Amino acid sequence: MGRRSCGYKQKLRKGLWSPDEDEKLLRYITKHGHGCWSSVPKLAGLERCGKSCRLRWINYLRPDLKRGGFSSQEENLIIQLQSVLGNRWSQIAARLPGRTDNEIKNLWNSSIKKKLMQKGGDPNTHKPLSEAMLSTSTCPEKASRELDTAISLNLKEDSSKPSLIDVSSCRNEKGDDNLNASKTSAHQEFFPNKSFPMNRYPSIQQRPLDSIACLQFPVQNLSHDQLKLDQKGILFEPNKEFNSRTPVPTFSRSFLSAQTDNKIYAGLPFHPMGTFNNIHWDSSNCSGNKSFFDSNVFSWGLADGGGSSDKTLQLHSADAETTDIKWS
DNA sequence: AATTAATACAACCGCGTCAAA
DNA sequence: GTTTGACGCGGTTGTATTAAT
Repeated sequence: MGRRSCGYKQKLRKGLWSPDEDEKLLRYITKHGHGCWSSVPKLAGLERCGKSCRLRWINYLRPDLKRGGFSSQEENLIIQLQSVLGNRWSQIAARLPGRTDNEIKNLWNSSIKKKLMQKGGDPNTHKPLSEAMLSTSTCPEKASRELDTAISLNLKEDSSKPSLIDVSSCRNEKGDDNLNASKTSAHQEFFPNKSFPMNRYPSIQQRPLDSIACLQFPVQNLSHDQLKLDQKGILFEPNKEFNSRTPVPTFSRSFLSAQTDNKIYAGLPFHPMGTFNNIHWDSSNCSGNKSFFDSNVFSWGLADGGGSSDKTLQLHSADAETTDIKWS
């Protein structure tokens, strides 16, 4: 039996909201707050379902909404975030104050997607179309899934140790977790800072990259050139685009950028073979924020849980202190 | 001026998750 | 442990507006 849509019991209004309805909802929520959404329509005198009221409030009536078109900075930020987070519009919206997930999703589908395609890029992979087609030719489903495997790590600003606020990973169509598969396929390789011989890296055509870790550094006064990403001692330049001749092809989707909210975002891929990525930074000029990055390097990777099914991601700081992160 | 196509925006729908019963 | 209802999310559809013919 299929799930009944909202408002099936009574004949409730659907479609566009009238100014009168907006007024009723606005007045009610301003005075009482929304509380339980399912009771809002009745209390506000509306013939709508709670779901519809919630949507109208979030997407249109909320006082903190920013009206008007998107700036080019906002568009660029959306493109960048989408490349890391995929179509997680609510997470993207959380980084754009005053914008809603619906608004961003609409912008993406109606405008940004087309712009990217006009420039010869693939909006799904953020790569040149020719390269994207090459990667999908061997496994057509993979490209569509690729962006669905991002991990978002947020480091607590007030913590003395790197720790986690939020980790989310997404599922493929079967509900499997790609990271889990990665972990079990190479769990014997998961040791912090372990070096792999270069020939262990698959070629770029095989494109083993299944996921990206996005680290958000709430570090003020830290510039690009103070934060360097490396792997096995190789330094990475921010925003560098890698190609098939790049010695370490797994970094084709890394990016590093400073955003307007005094945070630095570093997106690095997780290698399914279990490589570890290191981040070095120069904190000598950071005022007041040294505490949560006491040591100037940490690495992260998938933890070897002895083959257990527990999905754990571990952050390793240089002093070998480990922070466990679990995701559903 | 009328019609059609394209675009932008708003809202709906179905599903997953979570918590309470 | 199971069921149920509320909520939130992302995909999709509907509608209004604008541009082109």
